[in-house]
Amino acid sequence: MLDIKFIRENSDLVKEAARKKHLSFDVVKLLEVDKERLTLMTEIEQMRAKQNQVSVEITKTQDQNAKMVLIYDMKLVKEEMQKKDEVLAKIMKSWRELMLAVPNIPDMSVPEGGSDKENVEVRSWGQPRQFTFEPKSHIDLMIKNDLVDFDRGIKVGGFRGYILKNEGARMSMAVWQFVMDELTPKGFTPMIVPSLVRKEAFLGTGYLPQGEEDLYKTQDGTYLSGTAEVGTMAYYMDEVLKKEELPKKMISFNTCYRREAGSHGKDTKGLYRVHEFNKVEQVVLCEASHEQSVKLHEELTVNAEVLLQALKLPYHVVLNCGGDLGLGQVKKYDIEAWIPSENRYGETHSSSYFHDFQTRRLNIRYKDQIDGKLRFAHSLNNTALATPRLLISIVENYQNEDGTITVPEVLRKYVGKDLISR
RNA sequence: GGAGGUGUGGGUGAGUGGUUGAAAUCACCAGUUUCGAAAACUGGCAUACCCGAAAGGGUAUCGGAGGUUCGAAUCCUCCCACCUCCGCCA
Repeated sequence: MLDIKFIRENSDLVKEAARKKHLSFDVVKLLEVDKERLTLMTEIEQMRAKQNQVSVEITKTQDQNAKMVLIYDMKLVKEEMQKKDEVLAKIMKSWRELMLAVPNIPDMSVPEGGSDKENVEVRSWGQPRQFTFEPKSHIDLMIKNDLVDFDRGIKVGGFRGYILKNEGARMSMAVWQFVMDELTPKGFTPMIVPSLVRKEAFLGTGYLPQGEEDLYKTQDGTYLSGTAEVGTMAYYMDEVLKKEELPKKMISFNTCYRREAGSHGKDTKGLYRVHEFNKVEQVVLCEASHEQSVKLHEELTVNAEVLLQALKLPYHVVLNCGGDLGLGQVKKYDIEAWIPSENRYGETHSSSYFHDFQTRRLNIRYKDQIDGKLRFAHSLNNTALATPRLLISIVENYQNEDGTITVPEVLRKYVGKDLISR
């Protein structure tokens, strides 16, 4: 959500943001509704002021007749006010809906483009391995080594189901441990947050109302989150933080659920696109400064890169174009790790910042000691590591000609062996 | 699942229909005092929106949403959270 005052004064920026993000949003309509809202609010407030004033008079009036006259007058005022209130309620509903749909302003550096095809590579690390044999896909490799069972996964869990086994399970847990060990010394607080989360948190982070169809909803009105960002951001919902404690850095683990509603035919085989997976997410709240946001955004991105470098997985970083940005995102990098069997990079990380878009919705503020004012914090997040998707890159890049898989050096102490062979 | 209770400002907590945005107190901030500090004393101390150049004025907010009333923290309905007891269960 943006400040309505900002929108009033910068409607051209909002209009431009919608264009760049390829969203249809009618800012003129919002401003019209806003004007109606203000006019009506002023009228109602004036009537209420009158009512409050007469209310005091009524208590002071000793003469019963005079009192009855005042009460009768106020009865009329009340009726008129009720009519106006009804109209205002309708206007407010429409105003709120529009406000929730206002896109955040993308950064100047965000390239033009409609979809991920137009994202721009900003750097790459490592050389894709030159195989002396035809590399197998993660599906073949993992089935051969009994690291995954898709048939029973589907029997148990339905479409896109999978069950990790043996070192498939061990390697998943290994990377979670590895990430926690790497990032905790960098000032991140490790957390395990709920996946089952209340609606407010989804509205606050911007996943609702627009993304309803991508979420699993329970009969209790709660939703299953597709990222720990939701539960972690909601941790500080409606709170006032101290400026000294910023930035707050967290790495949260949880199980993520995604309906993948818009991608039924896509990536139906393997572990690339699944309904249920596990992820460690970096989430940061910082003071309301663009410079801080930018600095931390780069930092979060590099944190993830360092992890991939430690795993010796080739990757590149792409700057997402306008059309590939979410409603609230100002700027986003995707990190994509190399997938040998497909001869392409596949998205494993997504790093973005939001300015106060989320914190305004979630009401997360801090007190600035200098001027004593309350300000909405800025928020950012980036994947640290997601499994099983990252296992694709690991097993494919570390495969040997005989179908065995070498365990990445940094994971050996967690997995308990150097080579997966079965 | 059943029965009962509670929800007031940063904390504790008073307030059961009328100048109550809300007593008191603690915390906090500023000042007086002091070499400095403590203590004491004095003063200040909510947020959002609207009007206004400002000073200032107005409206709303006592878990949330509705309702009754000229008027609601106070009465009614629904919802949420927490607590206690019983039942059930890991």
